[in-house]
This record gives sequence, C-alpha cells and structure tokens, in this order.
Amino acid sequence: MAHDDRRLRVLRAIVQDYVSTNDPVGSKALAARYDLGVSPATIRNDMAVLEEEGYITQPHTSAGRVPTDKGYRFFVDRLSAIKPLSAAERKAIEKFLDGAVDLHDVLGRSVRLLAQLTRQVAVVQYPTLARSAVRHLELVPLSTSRLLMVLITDTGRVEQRVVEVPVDTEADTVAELRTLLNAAFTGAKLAEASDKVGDLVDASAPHLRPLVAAVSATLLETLVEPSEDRLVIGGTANLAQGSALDFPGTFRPLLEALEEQVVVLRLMAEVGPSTVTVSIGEENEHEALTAASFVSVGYGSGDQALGGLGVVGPTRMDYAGNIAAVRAVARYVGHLLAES
Amino acid sequence: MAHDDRRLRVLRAIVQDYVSTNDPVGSKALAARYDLGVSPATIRNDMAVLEEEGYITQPHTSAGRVPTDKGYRFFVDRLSAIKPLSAAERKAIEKFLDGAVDLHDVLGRSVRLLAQLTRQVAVVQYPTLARSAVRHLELVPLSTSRLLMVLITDTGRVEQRVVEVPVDTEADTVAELRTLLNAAFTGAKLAEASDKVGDLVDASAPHLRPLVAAVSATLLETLVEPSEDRLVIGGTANLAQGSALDFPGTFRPLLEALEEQVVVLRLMAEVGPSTVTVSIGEENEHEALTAASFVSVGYGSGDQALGGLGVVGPTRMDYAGNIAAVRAVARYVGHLLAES
DNA sequence: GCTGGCACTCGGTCCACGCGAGTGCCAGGC
DNA sequence: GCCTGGCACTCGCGTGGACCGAGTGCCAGC
Repeated sequence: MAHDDRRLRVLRAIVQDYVSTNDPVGSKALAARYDLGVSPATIRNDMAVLEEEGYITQPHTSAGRVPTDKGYRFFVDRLSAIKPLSAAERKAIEKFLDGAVDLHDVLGRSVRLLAQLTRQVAVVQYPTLARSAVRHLELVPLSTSRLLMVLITDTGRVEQRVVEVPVDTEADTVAELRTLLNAAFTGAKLAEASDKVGDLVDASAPHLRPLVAAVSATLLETLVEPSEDRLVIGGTANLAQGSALDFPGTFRPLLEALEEQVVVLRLMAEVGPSTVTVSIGEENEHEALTAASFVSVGYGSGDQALGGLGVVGPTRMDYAGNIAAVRAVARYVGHLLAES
Repeated sequence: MAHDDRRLRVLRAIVQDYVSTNDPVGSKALAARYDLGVSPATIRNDMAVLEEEGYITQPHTSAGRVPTDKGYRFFVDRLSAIKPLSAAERKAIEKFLDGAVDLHDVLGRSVRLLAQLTRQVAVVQYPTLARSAVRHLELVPLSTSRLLMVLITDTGRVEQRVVEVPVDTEADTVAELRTLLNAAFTGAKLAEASDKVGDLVDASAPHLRPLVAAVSATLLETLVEPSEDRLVIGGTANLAQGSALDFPGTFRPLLEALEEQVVVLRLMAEVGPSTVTVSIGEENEHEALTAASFVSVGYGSGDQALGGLGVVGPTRMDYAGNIAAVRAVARYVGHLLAES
C-alpha cells in the first residue's frame, strides 16, 4: 500500500538523517530536509507506528526518534541501495595497494586504506593457513638436533617453527629431507597435508622416517595453534572520535575485545567470499560489541574465502558506504594475492 | 641543607600522591598521608618555593598542586628509587614469555605482558634487520624469471621479496645461486652485507653474475625500506581508561601517532640497551605526545640494541614501576632471542 | 624557622527557571 | 478515509545565582 511505502521512506530518512547528524530526528526536521510530500503531522503518525513496530525509539519523551537495531537491520536488508564507489575512491584503492612488497605489506596497506575510506576501525585477517597451499618448505639446521622449519604458502604467509629432531642429523640428510618434503607437499593445500603425512612416513627411507615424522608433526601443529589466525587492526583512532557518544562506558571493553582478536576472529569465521555480512548491535553475542556493528566479507579468488576483512563501528554508521568499501577492498586484496 | 632536603621529600610526596590519586594535592592532605614531620603551613611554604622553581603548579588558584614536566623529570632523575619487581611479577614474566613459538609470538606476548604489567600502552619494535645476522637465505622459483627471496635472520625475523631476474633461470642454477649466496652471507651482519656485494658479484661465475646482482640488490633494499622497522602495539585500551582526564582533546591525535609508528620509531631509535630512557611531556617533539611520557629501553644481548621496547602513558604515571617493568621485559626478550 | 590562626579566593555542585524541540490528539478539509 | 493545521503538554538542556569547602598566603607568636 501507499502508506506502508511512505512509512518505509520515513524510516530510511530517519536512518540517513541520524547517521549523518547524530541527533535524534524529529518530524519537523524530517519534513524539511527530506522531500516526503507530507506534513510533519502525518510523519508523526507514521513514526508512532514505526515505534510501535520496534524500528525506532525515543531516547526521552520530548526528543526525536532514533533507529533501533531492528531499524538498522531493516534498513540494511531492504532500504539501502548499493552505493558505488566514486572514481576517486577506486583510484585511491589502486594507488594505495599497488607497490605492496609482501603479504604483510598488502594487509597493512589494506587495513589503513579501509580505515581511511570508512572512518571506522578496520580489521584484516591473514589468509588461513589451512586453506593455503604450500609453496615451499625450508629446513635450516640450527644444531645437530634442532631444525628451523620455514613454511611458505602460496598466499605469501611465512611461518617458522623450531623442530627438535630425535636423532643427530647432518647437512646431507637435511638436504634429502628437504627434497622429500617439498616433493610431497609443494602445491598441496595445507588442509590436505594431514592426510598425506601417514603415507609419507611409511614410504620414506628408514633413516629419514623419524625426521619426516617430527617435521610433519610440527607442520600440522601450525594449523591448529591459536596463532593460526592472525589479525591486523587499524584506525582505532577513528573509534576515539565520538567514543563518549557512541559507546558510553563500553569504549574500553570494545578496544579490549578488538585487541583480544578472538572475538573478531569468531565473527570472521562465518564470512563467505563476495557476500558481505553485517551484524548489528545486539546481534553480536559478545557484550563489548552490543553497541557496535560489524561489516565483513571474505577475500580470495576461489569459492572459499582465504580470510576475512571488515570494519567495526557504532551501529550509527554509513552501512551502504561501508559495505561498498569493504567489498571493493576485499576484491583488490583477492586479486593481489592471486597474482603474487 | 635540611630545608632543601625536606623540600625534595615534599616534591616526591606530591608526585607519588598525584600519580596515585589523580587529584591536585594540597598541603593538608600531604601532611596527613606522608609522615613529613612538619605542619601543613610549613609544607605550604615549601610548596610556594617549589612552584616558584617550576617543579609544581596549581591548576586553579584554590586548588592543590600538580607536578610539572620539570617536576616529573626531577623526580625520575633524582628522587625515584628503583622499584624491584615482586616475585609474582617475575614469575608472571617467565610464564608469559615461555612457550613462545616464534619471533612474532615472542613480541606479541611481550607487548601484552608489558601492557598488563604497566597498565599503559606498550610498544615493541622488531629487531632491526641491519643489526641482525643472516641465518639463511632461501630462493624459491616462482617462474623462470621471478624468484622469491626469503631472508631468515638469527633473531628469527623473516623477510620475503620477489626478485625479477634478468635472464631465464633453471632449477639447477637457482640451487647454485642459493649455495653461493648462503656461503657468502650466512652468519654475516646485514649491515656489513653491502660491503660484500661488490666482491661477490665480481668473484662469481659469469652466468651467475646478473642473478647475484639482482638478488643482492633486493637484499639491500630490504634494509632501507620503511618497513624495515616494524612495531607491535598493545594495550591501547589502557589509554582509553582516563583519556578524557589525561589527554583532553589530544586522545585521538595520540592514537593516530601511535598507529603511524613513525613517531614512536624515531623515539626508539635513540635507545641503548640496558639504559632506560624516559622522555616526559613537552620533552617529546611530536605534538601529540606532549601530554604523554615514553619509557623505553633497547633489548638484545650485545652492546648494541637489536630493537627497542617501551610504554607510553600520561605524564602522570608510575615511573619507578614502569621503568622496572620495561627493563625486566627487555632483559627476558634479549635472552629469548639470544638462545633461539 | 616552624606553627596555628585567619581572611580570602575560586572551582564545583545544586537548584530553580525558562526555553524550545518534539509529541499526541483532535477537529476540520480535500 | 486520509491528511493537515492547531494546540496543549512534556521534558531535556542550558543558564545563572547561591553555597560550600578545599586550599592558599600572610602574619604574629613560640
């Protein structure tokens, strides 16, 4: 019906106005700023309905209305058009990310870029090891009983571990071992590595067997360690901006949760590539995030995301813009990692 | 003289009281809480002198006194005894840092530990490449004209760069090259590497020469890049605590400066090992840090620091405790890196 | 040279008040 | 039947004045 339609336009206008002004928005201001074609009184009636349905609320009796989490949710799902990035923004992305020298650099630039584009806190996850493939496995003797294992993935991640080997080992043996392991693992997805280990140990020459077993064990350990997933965070200064307004009393916990990484990583675990996920306010289980929204998406060229990236900010954020920015940066990062 | 002596005790008491309460401290409170053996009136006289000399100041006419930067400086240089860490703290350090699995892990744990011990923002610098020695140099062929160079240092840092090689290169040649470069560089300090490059190119077989030159050039580039120095930051949530009080209006710039890293790295560049450097408030050149103090020290076993670590907080901080914590953590990190 | 007393200053808090934005409701008009 | 203008009401916020108390500087006396 026409009425419903107008009511939604009112809701959209409220969200947009509140996001840009941070002031509870009244019927009069709404009528003045948005060409809704009706008088404030009519808008008031619509607002009363919207409030009853839980999309907006009044902070005080005599104040304007503010969107609720439910209101933002509806806005994101139904009302916000995808906002294409400006040419300048596209150019900025390219400029910013080109010339990155290694993975760390790519992710560092991405997080700064994303923070700058959205004016929110940006988070970028390192490519998950399990979904990366082995590019090279290097062994450096530290002593006769200790090897340094260096794993290099196709996404450019480098992990190193010290392996205590059960028997004294000479340089030639290490070289043999290196050749053997690289032949077995190079090009293989790390998630599949565990399947190969058993056969590999059995098939290898007796004098190498304990070594293969030790190194393989260490390799598999890297996949389950908590450090497996790493996070780069940037733009926390953006949070400080209106922290007192947007996060009354929850600013510190929020910063702590971000530093903790675990919370964000859990949220990130669910993201798929190319589908932007938005979780709003109370939808977030972690208490410190109940006043925040999280916009995230996976990056990576395949059908399975290599990792995730996103932004965290107050529920009062520019969802359309942030979704566009997050998606665009993810696409570029995916390309960069695919070609390196 | 006896008077001077008492006056300094008054200054010390003012600093200690202000640091712990965050309230301007008056003569009466001082007499009550610190056993100075004289009446408030006498203390008032001393305070008047201290104020005239610039060590303390009054925020308002009818308020207590607050130490100035000069007052803190004097306190740090002359009045604060070194505060030994408690047994529990020592144990916590050991527990926290043991079990670190690689360099990234060591530094990550250090920064969290330091933030926790001091309740300030902690910063830890990666070991400078120039002062590290080569443990291993690995070359992985990406295509016939591109090599991935992986540099592993004795401190556990790993750097990777893609090298575009001028001529098509086969696996055997890469192996030769790898052997040659490792023979030349392994064990050498990277700062000295630039000296070796010329001779190495001249001495190598003609077919390897362009390759040696290309890889060496990339190697030297890593030493001058801005990414050469990296920083881990933790505990920013601690800053948020009383940000409005301690950093009125400068909170956001401060966070920005920390994220920028450059500012901190510059401060860190001057630190020596085992000598803790403290720079207080206005002593810091960067504007965002003029309300903050920075306590830092180098870590590393030799006479030259491998890198620096420290804490940033309000000038109103527990200098004695923070100096002790920073020093202790630096010592542990130095040990850990030496033995790995 | 230290001490107790005293007058003075002045920032912070509390409270009363008025303003204005915003609302809900109602009667009238298209 | 829905929209509109009018109107009475609510209530948060900012303002201004009074009060309180912590703290000071100075001075006379021990």
